[in-house]
Amino acid sequence: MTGTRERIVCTAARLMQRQGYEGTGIKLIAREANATLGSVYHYFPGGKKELALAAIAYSEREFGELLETSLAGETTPGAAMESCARALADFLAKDGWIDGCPVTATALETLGDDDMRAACGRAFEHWRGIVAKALRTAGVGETDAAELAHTVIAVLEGAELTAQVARSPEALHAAGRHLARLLGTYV
Amino acid sequence: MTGTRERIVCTAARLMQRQGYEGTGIKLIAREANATLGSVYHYFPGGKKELALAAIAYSEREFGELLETSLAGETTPGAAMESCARALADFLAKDGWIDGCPVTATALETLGDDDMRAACGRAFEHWRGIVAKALRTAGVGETDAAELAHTVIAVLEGAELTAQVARSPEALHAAGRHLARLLGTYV
DNA sequence: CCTCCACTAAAACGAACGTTCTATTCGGTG
DNA sequence: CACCGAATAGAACGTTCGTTTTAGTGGAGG
Repeated sequence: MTGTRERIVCTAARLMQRQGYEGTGIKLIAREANATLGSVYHYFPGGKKELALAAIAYSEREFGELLETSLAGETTPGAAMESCARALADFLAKDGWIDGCPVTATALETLGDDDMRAACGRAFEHWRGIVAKALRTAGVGETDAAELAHTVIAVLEGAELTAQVARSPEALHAAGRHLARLLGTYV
Repeated sequence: MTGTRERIVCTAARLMQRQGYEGTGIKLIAREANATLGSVYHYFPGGKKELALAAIAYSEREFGELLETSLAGETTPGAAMESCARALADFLAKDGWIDGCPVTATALETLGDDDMRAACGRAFEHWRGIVAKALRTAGVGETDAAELAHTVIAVLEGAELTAQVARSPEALHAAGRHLARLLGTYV
């Protein structure tokens, strides 16, 4: 069986992407992860915040890999972003539109906490870096690539959010199509 | 002086856009609004949820007016969205990047509550309707307009979020520029 | 065999939550 | 003046929160 610590982090990420940071209790995380409160505080002496930071880092890696996979599987960044949006739509539909992006869900509640805000910021920055690099290798100039990366991540996050609220993939499909079109005007 | 009820709703919206739904306590809302707990429960017998629904409706109207103003002040929808993004960036910078969109902040925490999710969904739909109508009057076809409206709202929401987290207007400026470019390929 | 340490387990704490309750104030109407 | 409902005020309730504390387990090393 996979380690207890990993199970706790994974469960925390899953719950936080459904109900945010404040809405997710430590006791619930422990119960859902088949761990005890003692185990949680053993692995995360810093308490809820340390666990949340680990969950954010975990999710950062996870979505980063989806981005890389999408980019590796298509010939142009535009097509890659379209397939990425489709993957997100499928993922959301699979579990009834409740499992979204934990970074987004957490970010808005914790803007007052500098550590948390910084961790979420790093996640977004990491993802933008992946997109920007792919755009540069596709021939887009340095400045344009960095700027486009901002919009790519923003529209994916925004579309995921509105798709969740509407319980419909429309927003993500539109986002994918328009990203492909927009990026197409640069390469 | 403006009415107590209105002051409570406005304060609730302001606090919810900073710390979300779960993170904002009813007692804090009362204190910040210079009202008492008794007054809050007098005007909102349904408790926190009824107040939150009123706050969402309030914010829906507020951002809707910003959209209409932007569209009325520019000749093309693309330019309007660019100026709208700029307005959002100025608004965010004004108070230290903490006052974002309460609908976005609330939506992700309350996906499990059908009333709340529906209220947030209505807000997004309302805003999309405004954008779609402007696009149609600018000559964009019915289907394209509806689809573009999805992306316009998604990218504005996403860019506002990432701008808040990064404490920088970059994401919103990029969003405005790219929206203008994207919409420019349709009209 | 004993000890140490990583880990599990659960009880208990104070604080804060949303809510309910009782009292009081106040302006208008009989 | 008496009275009533709207509105204000805040104490108090039960619950849940994050955290701390204490106790117990099981396996590896001297």
